[in-house]
Amino acid sequence: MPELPEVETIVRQLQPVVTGKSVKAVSILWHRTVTGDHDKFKAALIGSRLIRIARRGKYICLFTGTGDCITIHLRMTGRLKFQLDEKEKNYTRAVFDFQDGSSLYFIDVRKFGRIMLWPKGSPLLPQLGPEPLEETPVFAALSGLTSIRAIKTVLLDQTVLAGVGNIYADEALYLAKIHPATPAAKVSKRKLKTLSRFIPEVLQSAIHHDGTTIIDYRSTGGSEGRNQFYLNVYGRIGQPCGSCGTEIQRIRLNNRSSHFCPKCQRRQR
DNA sequence: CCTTAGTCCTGCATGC
DNA sequence: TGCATGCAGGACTAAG
Repeated sequence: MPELPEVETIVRQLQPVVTGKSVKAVSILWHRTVTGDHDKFKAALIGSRLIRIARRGKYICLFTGTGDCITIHLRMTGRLKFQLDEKEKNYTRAVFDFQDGSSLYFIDVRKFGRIMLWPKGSPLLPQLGPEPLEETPVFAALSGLTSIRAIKTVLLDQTVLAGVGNIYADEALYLAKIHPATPAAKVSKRKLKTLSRFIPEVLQSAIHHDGTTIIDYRSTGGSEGRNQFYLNVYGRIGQPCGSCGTEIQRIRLNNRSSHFCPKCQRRQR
């Protein structure tokens, strides 16, 4: 599932290819893929030039020359590609045709991905917390917490930090030796500091490896990431912890799976 | 304020 | 082989 590093990888690949293209036509093949009024969506895009592409949290942001913004959230199985594989043809949900004859395809097996228009002047993604790629803003976001929610749940809350998902939350908690069910307010300042250092580290490292491919994630070029070979806990249930050899366990927290080492990440009382 | 359950979706693994 | 079941999960919503 694409989280921040996977989205960042896609944006970096799209940046030189998509910038400057003018939209000739837009096809919406699955109606719910585009949130809001389809006519307004098409009217804003058709005839406009894409002048900038950026990432915010797990969102891809495409800015038009007229000041509008299109955000794309890939959710679990979304892909953005200029070439379609045979298998992807049945799962294409939206197509952007450009004046130069090229087309950008939004492919999404499970139809959870969402594309929406943010008209010029409207605040963009106002609900999102700070970017988690540097220690200082991460520590600022985490150290002020008085919440009794599990620290893992807090890390997945996009209003606290924008872009951390299940894989990297588990990985950062492992490196910081914090049990995922620990109430956020009970994590010591010292451990929060450590966690604030590891969150940017696991994300930057994953970007360096072009993201993590478990099953579905593919970059715009169609290639898989390599970060799955560097994971310590995610998807490693029953395998030995690289530090102490204890079997990695999985628990369910707020209906999501959390992977951790029961010895290295002791539950606090 | 917080949690849980349900919703959206389909492919794939599992079990009988 | 075939059919039913459960699981994966990001963001959102309703109910308690």
